[in-house]
Formats: sequence, structure tokens, C-alpha cells
Amino acid sequence: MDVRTICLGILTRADATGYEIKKRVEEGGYRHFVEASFGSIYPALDKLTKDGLVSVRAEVQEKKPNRKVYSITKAGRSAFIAALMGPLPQDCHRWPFAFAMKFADLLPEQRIAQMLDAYTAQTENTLTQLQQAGAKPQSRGEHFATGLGRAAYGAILDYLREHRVELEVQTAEAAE
Amino acid sequence: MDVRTICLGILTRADATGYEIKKRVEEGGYRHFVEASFGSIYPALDKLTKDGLVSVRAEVQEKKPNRKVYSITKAGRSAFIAALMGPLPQDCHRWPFAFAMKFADLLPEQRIAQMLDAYTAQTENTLTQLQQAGAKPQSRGEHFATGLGRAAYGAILDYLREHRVELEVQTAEAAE
DNA sequence: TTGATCTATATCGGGCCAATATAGACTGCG
DNA sequence: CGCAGTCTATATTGGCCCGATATAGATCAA
Repeated sequence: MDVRTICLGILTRADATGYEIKKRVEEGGYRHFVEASFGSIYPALDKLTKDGLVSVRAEVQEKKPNRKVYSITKAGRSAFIAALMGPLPQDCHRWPFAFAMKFADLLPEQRIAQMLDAYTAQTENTLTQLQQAGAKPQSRGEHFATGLGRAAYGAILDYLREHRVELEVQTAEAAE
Repeated sequence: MDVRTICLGILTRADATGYEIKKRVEEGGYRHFVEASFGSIYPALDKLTKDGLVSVRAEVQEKKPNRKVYSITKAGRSAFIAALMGPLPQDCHRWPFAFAMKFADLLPEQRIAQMLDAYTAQTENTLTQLQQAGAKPQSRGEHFATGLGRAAYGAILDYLREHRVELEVQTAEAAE
């Protein structure tokens, strides 16, 4: 999902500045499904504006930094729906933790334990966020997506708790 | 996990050409955890060579394209372990399908069904691959990583099968 | 025999991230 | 009261990486 499409999707729900789009990608219910940085959001909004898919109004506030509030246009709405009707980009699951675990035999026992602890804590966090998001009123599509995330991260957490002992046994044996 | 580190990890297990590294990233047990393209692998190997972390031997084969076989050096092995000892990059789970589902209310009924079908089939594939990988003899670290993947994708598949009806009800209602 | 597929290396444009710069407003703490 | 830290807000840059493309001989099936 390229950043232009992400911006269009978020503007579908409400007008926003570039900064607010970033916040929604990070904190809103989008956090676990897509990513976008300022370095891509601002150029994306520029290009969307040039292409007539969004419109800008400048809110020149006295004694505050100016805001550029973006709204999606009719053409933008059509373009967004067209993007969802066409083939979706492949999922990208980059999972450095799992990659690292494949090389557990090269690492000292306590490093493995540390990585397992950190990753478990991180997954717990993610799950908490998704549960909070699930508690808020949502459309059915949003509810479905949130539930999908909960299912995936819940399973990961269960696996970590049930199977970490297998790895710790290995490194304990290697250390003998 | 940057491509240089991925290359080092794979070369830890066996010497390989750039082409073979790509194949292992795509087909080996790494497939679901990391990604790398030729456009990043070849430059990465060049830089690793310059930094003395890998060595090359050219196999000039008559009547076959030449091969450049890369081996990891002692310094490379140390650098790889150092990378795994330091803080790991964040997971990156880009999930266009879940993002799209959040906008189910904007899409026609049959498109939702089509996306659910495609994504279910794709997840089934992934799971089959992971089960095949799990059947092969592996180190405990590899076994753990494979199991983690199976847990995650299995949960996703279960969720899709159990909850797709909720979305299909929505769109059916919207169509009334 | 001819087209497809496989091995193998390499490059390029463009997309994107992480870091950084700038700047005024607000908040809390001593 | 001052000042440090945080928050809103926009923007740029270097560098990493992907996807597409080019090249080229080998193998294999129709």
C-alpha cells in the first residue's frame, strides 16, 4: 500500500494535516497494518494535490504554526476505491526477531532469554493496543481488521509463552 | 534487518552466489521472515567484500555464466553475531489486506468476497509452506521460528474462516 | 527448432525511512 | 519567574531498498 493510497484512505474518514495523518497511522487503528513517515507523507500530499485528488486550505493562525488542512476530492475518493478494487500489494512481514531466532545456536543463552523477554513484552503491548481499539465503536470492516490483528498477535504471544522453553533448553545444553 | 545482515546470516550456513542467496530468501525457511531483492543483494555483497566481511572466489566456467561464490570471513561472522547482540530492527508488518478491510463499507459486496477468498487461499499456501519447512530436519532455533510462523498464519486462517460472515452480512445489508 | 524456463550478474528510477532542521506554543517543575 | 521538555506542524536530505529491465548462455519440452 503506497503512502498516497494510505493518505487517501485516512482522508476518507476526516480532513487532516500531514501531521495528523502521521499520528493516525501511528496511533489510530492503522498502526499495525501500514506505516508511513513524514519523508513520504508530505511529498505524497503534494503529488495528490497536483493530481487533483485532494484539496488544501491553509489555516494561517496568528502566533501558531500554519496548518495545511487536506480534504479528499470526489476524484480522490474514486481513485481510492479504484485502488482497493485493483490488485492489492503483497503483504510485507519483516520479522527480524524470527530471523534472529533461526541463529539461536550462535548466540549465548542469556541473549536468547533477553530477546524472548523483549519480544514477549512488545507483543503484549501490541495486543493491549488492539484490544483497546476493539473496544471503541467501529464499522464492521474496522472491527474485522482489528480482530484479525488480535488473532495473529494473540497466537504469537501464546506460542512464545508455550515454546520458549524449547530454545532455553537448547542453549542450556550448548553451554554445558 | 538490512540486506547486508541477511546475506551474512545465510552465508553462515553455506557459501553461496548472489543468485543462491535470493533463492534461499525466497524459498528456504527465511521466506516468511525477511525479504531481499537483487537490487539490494548485489550491492550488499559488494560492500561486504570491501569491508572484509565476506570473500569471493570467481568460478569461471567455460560455456556457462560465471559464478561469484561468496564465503563469510571470521570478521563477518563476528559482525553478524554483533548485529544479533545489538538491538534488532522493529518488525514491519505491512498488511494491505487488513487496511483494505477497514474500508469495506466503501466497496461492493462481491469485491469483499473476492478479497477474502484470495487472502484465504494465499494464507493457506503460506501455511502449507511452513508445514513443509517444519517437516525437514532443523536446528531448534529454526524449528522455533517455523513454529512461530505456523502459529501466526494458522490463527489468521482460522479467523478468516470464522469471521468472514460478519463482513458479508454487512455488505449484504448495505446492498439492500 | 523454437520458445520457455533456469542460472547468473548487474543497473536504474523511484519510493520510502530515519534523522535532522526549524519554530512557536504549551506545560510542569523548582 | 524562568527554563527545560514536550507538542504541533512543515520540510528536506542521504541512503536503503524494491521492481523492472537488460543481458546471456544452458537446458528442456513440444
